[in-house]
Parts: sequence; C-alpha cells; structure tokens
Amino acid sequence: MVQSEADTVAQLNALAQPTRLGVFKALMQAGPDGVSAGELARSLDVAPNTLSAHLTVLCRAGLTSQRRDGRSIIYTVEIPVVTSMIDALVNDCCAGHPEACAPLRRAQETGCGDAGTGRAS
Amino acid sequence: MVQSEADTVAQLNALAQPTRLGVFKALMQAGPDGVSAGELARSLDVAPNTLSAHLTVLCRAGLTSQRRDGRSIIYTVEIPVVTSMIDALVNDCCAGHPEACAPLRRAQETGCGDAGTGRAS
DNA sequence: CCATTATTTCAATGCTTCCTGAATTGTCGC
DNA sequence: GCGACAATTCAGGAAGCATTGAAATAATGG
Repeated sequence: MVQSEADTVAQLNALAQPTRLGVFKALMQAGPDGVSAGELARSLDVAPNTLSAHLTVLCRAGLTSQRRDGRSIIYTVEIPVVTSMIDALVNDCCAGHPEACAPLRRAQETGCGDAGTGRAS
Repeated sequence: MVQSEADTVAQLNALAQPTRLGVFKALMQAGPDGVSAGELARSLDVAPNTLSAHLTVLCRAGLTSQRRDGRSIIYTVEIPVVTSMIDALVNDCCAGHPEACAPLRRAQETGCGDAGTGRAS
C-alpha cells in the first residue's frame, strides 16, 4: 500500500489531537471487534457530537472505518493504513539515518513481531 | 526516552503539515550535517519568514535543533526524539494488534536495522 | 563603521479547527 | 405508528494556524 505525501499528512493530522489520539488508542486496544461511538464518548468523556466530528476526521484519513450494529455504529482501526503510515515515516527516517530505526526493532522483539501474519518467508 | 501523550501529539502535529514534513524529510536525508534555513527555504520554495515559523514549531516539538555557523543557522533532526515518537506510535499500535507491526520489520530488513548502533546482543 | 547577507520577529489578514446547543436521521421494541 | 435510544448534521462563535510585508537582530568583509 503506497501512499502520497498528502495522505501521510492527513493521517498524521488525524492523530495530532488529544481526543483523536485517545480514540485511536482505544480502538487499537479493542482490536477487530471495535468500539461503538457512544461507548467511546463515555469512556473518553467527550460530547457525542464532538466525538462524531473527530471520528469523521479519522475515517476521512482512512485510519478507521465504521459499520452499523443495531442502533450503534462500531468503529475499528484500518490496520493496513496505519501500517503504511508508519512505513512512510520509517522510510523517511531511515533515508539518511539507518541507526534511528534500531530501537524500533527492539520494540518488536519484545513480543510484537512474530504473532500471526501468516507470512513465513 | 519516555514521553507523555501531549509530547506525542505535539510531535505528530509538527509533522502534520506539508511544508514541515518536507523540512523533516530534507533534514533526515541531510543527516548530522544538517541544512541551513536559507537552503531549506530555497529548495522547498517557501518564504524565509514563513519557513522560520515552521522551523520554530519543529524545534518546540523537540524534533529538531539549531546551531549557528557563521551567518547561517543550521538545523538538524533530533534522532532520539523521532525514535521515541515512532516508539510511542508503535506501542499503541501493537497493544491490541501485534501483526500490524510485521511490515515495519520488513522495512528494517531491507537495509535499515543493522547499521551501527553498537548493540550486538 | 558601513554595506551586505542570513535569519528572525512583529503586526495584520484570511482560513481552519474545535466546541456547543438544537435539530435530524436511523433503529429497535411494543 | 409511537416513544425511546444512538448517532450524526447543522449553525454559531471563539481560538489557533499559515502566510505576508515590513522591520529588527546577528555576523561577515572591507
């Protein structure tokens, strides 16, 4: 998944706001089941309409998607988009300074890298 | 280097703007030698005063630092801060979804991970 | 000291963002 | 269909951001 610089800016911008970063964290921890808008509003202590605006920003950046379940609307993270965003960041990072990435690898070695992508090459 | 969520927001916000992301890329590619403000203004085609404002944002977020060299002011990236920013992002990412990190590892395997950190464990 | 170059600071403008309250749309159980 | 719940949309105002032109600060060379 390759993306333009404008995409990266939009994704960074979507996360560059306390409430939205909080939403992102909550959705990441929730995993594929996702979280409803109301539940997010309650747990983050934000007005429902305010939160709705933030969720729109996250969705337009492609970082999240929504699905309806009864009366609720469930939000989930679009993992591939998150991945390509970090990818873009890391590639720019490594461009002139490979050693900057070493701590990243360490983060993955502490239980993050070998959990079921299905790719075994 | 541990940082607060507010730090992460400030760092993401600093990069969430086309000109500033361009500056960041240029400084990353330049490496430790850095680039002068005027050179950045010329190569990115931005007015010097406008660029100065953007450089201030990057510095206040901790992502860059400045040093004077004659009449010029040279800007360089603060690699440890960049590293901890990506670290924060990746940790939130991995929290509920370890497989999202796999492509990151691949990015490092393509020539990014084993370049002179001095750590050989 | 003076002119020149490099960069920043200042003040003002237009634009965007964030939040709030009220109204609207969509869904469920009866 | 009706009342209740869940979420979004709309219109508003306050605050912040990006850009510009003009002025100020800093350093170099003669």
